[in-house]
Amino acid sequence: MFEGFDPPCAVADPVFTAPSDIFSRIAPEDFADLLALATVRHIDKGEFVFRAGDPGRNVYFLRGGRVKIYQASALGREVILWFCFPGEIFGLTEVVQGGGRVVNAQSCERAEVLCIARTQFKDYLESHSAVSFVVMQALSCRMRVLGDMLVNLIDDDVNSRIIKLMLRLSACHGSRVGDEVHLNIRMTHQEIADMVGTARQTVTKVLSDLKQRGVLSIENHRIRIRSPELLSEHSRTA
Amino acid sequence: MFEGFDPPCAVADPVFTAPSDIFSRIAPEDFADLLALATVRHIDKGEFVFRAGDPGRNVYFLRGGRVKIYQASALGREVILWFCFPGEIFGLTEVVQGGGRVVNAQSCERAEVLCIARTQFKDYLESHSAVSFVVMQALSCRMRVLGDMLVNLIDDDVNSRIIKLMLRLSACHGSRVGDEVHLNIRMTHQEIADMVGTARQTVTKVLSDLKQRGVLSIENHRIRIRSPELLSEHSRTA
DNA sequence: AAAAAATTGTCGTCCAGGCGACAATTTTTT
DNA sequence: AAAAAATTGTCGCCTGGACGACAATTTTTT
Repeated sequence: MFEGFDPPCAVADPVFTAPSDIFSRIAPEDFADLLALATVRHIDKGEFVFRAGDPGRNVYFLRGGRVKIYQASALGREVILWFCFPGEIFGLTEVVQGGGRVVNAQSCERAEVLCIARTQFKDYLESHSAVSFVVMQALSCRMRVLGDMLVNLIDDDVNSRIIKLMLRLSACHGSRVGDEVHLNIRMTHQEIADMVGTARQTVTKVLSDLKQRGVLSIENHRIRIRSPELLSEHSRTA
Repeated sequence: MFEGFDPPCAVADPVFTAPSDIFSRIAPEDFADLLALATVRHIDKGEFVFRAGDPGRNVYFLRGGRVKIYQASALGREVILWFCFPGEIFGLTEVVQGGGRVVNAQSCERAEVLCIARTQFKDYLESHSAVSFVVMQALSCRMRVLGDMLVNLIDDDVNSRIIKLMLRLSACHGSRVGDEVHLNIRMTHQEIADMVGTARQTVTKVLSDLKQRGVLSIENHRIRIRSPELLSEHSRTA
């Protein structure tokens, strides 16, 4: 057990690594044991898996769809910490930590989640130390991303922040089409704004500008990057 | 094992909870086993425990002193993610994740650390699942703090950010003296600036202003908060 | 297909706060 | 104790980008 100390996400730049797909990283028998504890729940678009303030009795695994994890700020702004994609665990922090939920988990499209009671999950981890380790990796991975977002926020102007966001997302959720990289995530300008901490209008402006310059195009809310190299050249801090 | 699902830090506001003191949360025998694996190392003020780019073969526990964990931005700015205090673990993320260090760990004052090879620590965790859980709690705790910092950064003006920083720090590292709370951390304006993502001059200005208004005083780099309640009233987003 | 709702595009105004430039003070080194 | 280095205090200028206000377009609902 506990073999394999390799980087969990096979991406060029480890900095852009996203929280990893747990399912693909644990042994089939461990997965089977996990499934045995789980209840399946379907979540409609826009529905919440949980909200800030809820007690937080469960841990979730996403099987399909996309879930937005965000914190609501005092002024009503949404700060999106990350998107969860299939295979990822979420709602872990509060469960491990105790206390109520501090973030909101809202689905962006119809989603399916595995739902496991925290006490059961705790016992499960105790008897599956390899999974414990994978979970730690996932947590670490997210910490890195948060740290990175923090640095971005402090260091970069809006233009660079948006560009880096796209590069980061494309590392895990982009597909190459010739020279181009297509992001297969539908995002509104507002959502992008909430991820980089800026105003919606500014996102519109920056994006139009990048389109103008031929660095990217947008096809029904899906961003297509002409060339990642070219794109990254347009950020102030390469 | 794995009992106790209570909040790890006994603080009024869980949001201001800092990464927890591991030592105090594990059983004495687990601690003894840990010690057996460790090498003690002394770090002078200003010296690095590790730097970004280093391979990252060890996990560290701080026994005494204070260590600053920060990321250097592209423009040479330091972004301080957190301070480590005695009892805390650090350098875990990269070790769990694989790949080199992404952050710098520099001691702020003479420090003593326990140093454990990652492979040994991995094995140790496997056979001490209670500790695994505590480590997860510590990671979760830090994630919360980072998430919080992110929201602060996006939502609050500099004045509120500084105030919230002080309140956050005072929750774990302040001592009550009558009505006052004294922060027992020596910090320069530059360090504060690096923690809230602003310019040093702005910190000077904000702090002078708060002194003027009698909300706090500073005694050789140590901040004394006249009254936390009063202080928090001076932030825009209460 | 029409109506309602959400998203995108475009301007112009305005100000928080970054940053350079020093001077004054405090701390550290020699 | 003197010199060097670090930290704090103060100003003023200048700009990135927030935000309000609409219009245009696209998507969703009925």
